[in-house]
This record gives sequence, C-alpha cells and structure tokens, in this order.
Amino acid sequence: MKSPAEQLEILTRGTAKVLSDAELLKKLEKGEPLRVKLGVDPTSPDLHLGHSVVLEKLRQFQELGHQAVLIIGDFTAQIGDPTGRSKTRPPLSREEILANAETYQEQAFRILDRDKTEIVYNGTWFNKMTFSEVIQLNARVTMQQMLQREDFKNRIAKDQEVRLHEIQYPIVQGWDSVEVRADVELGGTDQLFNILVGRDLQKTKGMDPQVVMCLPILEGLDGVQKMSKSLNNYVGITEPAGEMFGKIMSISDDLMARYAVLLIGEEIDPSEHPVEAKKALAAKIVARYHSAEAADQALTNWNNRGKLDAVELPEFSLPADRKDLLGIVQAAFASLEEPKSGSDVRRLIQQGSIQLDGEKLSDPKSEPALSPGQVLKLNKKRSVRVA
RNA sequence: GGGUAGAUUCCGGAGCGGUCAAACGGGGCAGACUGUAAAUCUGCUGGCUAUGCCUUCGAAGGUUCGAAUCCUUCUCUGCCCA
Repeated sequence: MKSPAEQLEILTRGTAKVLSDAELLKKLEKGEPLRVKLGVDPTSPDLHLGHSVVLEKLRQFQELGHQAVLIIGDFTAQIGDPTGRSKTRPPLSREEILANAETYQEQAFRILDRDKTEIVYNGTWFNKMTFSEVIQLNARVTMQQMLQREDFKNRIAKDQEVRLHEIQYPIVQGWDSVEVRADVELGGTDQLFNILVGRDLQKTKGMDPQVVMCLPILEGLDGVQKMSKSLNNYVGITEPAGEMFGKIMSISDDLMARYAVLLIGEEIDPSEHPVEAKKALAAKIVARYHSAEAADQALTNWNNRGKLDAVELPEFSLPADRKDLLGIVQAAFASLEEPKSGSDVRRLIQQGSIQLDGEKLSDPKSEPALSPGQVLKLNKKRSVRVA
C-alpha cells in the first residue's frame, strides 16, 4: 500500500482540476478505500479514446485499492446532458438506453478491473421517486445556481431555448453522488458544474462533500473540437487495429503531442522524425486495446501500404447484374457496409478517387475488365481485392 | 392572455411568382502537393444505369399556365408586455 502522499501524487497526475488536493489528501489519510464515482450517460453505445482518459484515471484509483462506482445513467439519459450542446438533445427510448448500457460496460472493462467495480443504474432510485420527492429535491437548489452554467447562459444570451428538464440534469446527476456516498467524482472538465452540484447536494444532507477531479477533454481527430461520435472525429476503442492505427496517423503533429500525454502518459521525443514518432504512438495505443502482436501487424501493414500485394484486403465479388464501373464501385462500397448513393459514387469516380492497381478509372460508364487478385482502391481508406 | 418575429437542403444563412435542387459561409468528400500528416490550392456536396426525370424549402389546403416565394388553417419556437 502506498502512502497517502504517494497516492496523491499519482492520482493528481494529468488532471486538469482537482478540488482540492488538500481534501483528497485528508480522505486518503483515513486509510480506507475511497468510493470513486464516475457517471456515464449511455446515449451512444461506443466508447472512444475521449472516454478512455477518465477511465484510465479510474483504473489508477482501483490499482491503489479504491472502490470504483460506475453509475450508469439510464435515468439521466432520458433527460439528455445539455453539456456542450447548443440544442436540446432528442430523448432515447428505454430499449436503446439499456442496450447502450450493456455495450458500454463490456467496453469499459477493457480498461477497468471488473472485480473492483460497483455498477449501479441511477434509475434504481429515480424511478421510485414520487413527484413530491422531486419537488423537494429541486428545493435544494436555486434557479440562480443553475443559470450560472455556461451552456445555459450562452443559450439564453443567444435567445435559444432552454427547456426546464435540462436544468434538472445537473440536479439529478448531483443526487447520484448522495445516493452512492461518493468520496471522489471523476469527469471531464466539461462536467465541472455537474460535479459541483453533487458536492452541494451532499452538503445539504450533512455528508462530507466529494472531491472533484476533472480530466482534460481530448480533442478529436480534427484537433479542434472535442472527440465525439456525432462529430465523427473519434477513434473507437473496439475498432479494428488497422483502422485505429490509420486514424491516429491522420492527426496533426500538434495533436500527436497531446494524445501522447493524455492517452499513454508519455512525451514525444523531439529528436525523432514526426512520422516515426506518430507510428510509435499509434502502435502503443493499438497495443493497449488489442495486443502487442496486433500493433506490430498494424504497423507492418501501414509500412506496406504502397505494396499492394503485401497487405490483406477485404475480398470483393463482382456483382452479377452490373458490368459498368459505377455499378461495380457501388457494389464494392456496399460490400464494406458503407453504402453510398449512385450520385456519390459517380462523383468519386469522376474526381479520380477510384484506382485499379494504381490506374485511375474516371469514366462511370466504362466496363473495365477485372480479374481476380487486382486491387480496386475506392478512396483514401478503402480498398478491396477482386475475388 | 395580448403584441410581434420566425420555421429553407448536414449546420449557419440568402432567396423580385417563372431563368431554384435553391446564393454565400462552415462542415464533409475527392484531387494536387506532402511525411498516404497538417497547412495550402482546385473541384464536388438531394435522388435516379441521368444531355433528361423524380422528390425537397415546418404541415395541410388554396390562388395561378407556373409557388420556397401570394392566401387560409394548423403545428412549433424566440422576443416584448401581463
């Protein structure tokens, strides 16, 4: 068992904000396992590297002997977290939420230690609340407190709607902290407000308020906006190794430095050529979610990209009913489960994206003779081998 | 409850009754360049086996040879006043 001071050093590493170090130290000094809360919103099923920043931190707590409390916000998902949104979120159905929660756990345990994790659904207590209990809960908070929140303030300033149920979100999430008697709550910096509400609510119940620990938000592949599925700038943690590797290779040099620090806790070696440094980074990340062998394989594939024969590509059987290039390419996209409209495909062809063994094919109506083994390149990322 | 403004293609936002699949910007995609990166430049960005056809401008009706544009009703939202 590490000393409280040592633990504090490890736990605060890489954090964006801790409120406060002194409080955390005091709690650690009690020598009992802390209850560390992480609330998750099962609004989309797939976890990505952005989520992993916080999960990695939670695992550190586990490694130091603390108790992880993973709250699945099945109830809160019905509200929709207004964080970072300029618009109201559409609500999800009960079935979608439960299915998402299921996949979430499966994926989260690639990082967390299952045996040291307590999982609770916040619907357990909220679905039982009567309306008068809801009113009483609301009475613990003032409108002014809620309106301090940046998102709400901005929307009001811009004459955009803010629905009353959205204002409930921080209250509801904060109440979770009371229910699970959290000692520490983790979250992204965007969750600061919500976590603080949890502290306030705990105080109103005479509890020792939880320590707030915020982790930096990871930028998405574009390097500007936060990583999120809806912006399609994410790397999913269950993505195939090759896919993951390719996505990481597409980031800018600046972003590479940030990913290194936030995802694997290392600095990029400035003496190394950026390409090599990036390959190393990509391989390390792949290794973490797949295996060292998979990472090697992904690296090899990447290096062999020019040499088409050396790379494994999905096989593609020519369609029976179409002989024209347009029809063939469309079928190829469909076989990769990325169906595109005829107009999209026509555009790609005319713009020179389609290549057969390195030769551009740009006439959608032509009827190219394809023989088995030839490689049809569809766009930057996708190629298929003719079966 | 009263008054007023608005709802346009992924987003923002233009759109004299015909020349509107709808300006412009953002985003996205493709090409060139490169380190198969970023930045930059160029093109594309509703659908259709396609010099044309079909479906779009909150919804439903109507006026008209012709409607995103005019009229009616409805739905939704903002703002001001109570």
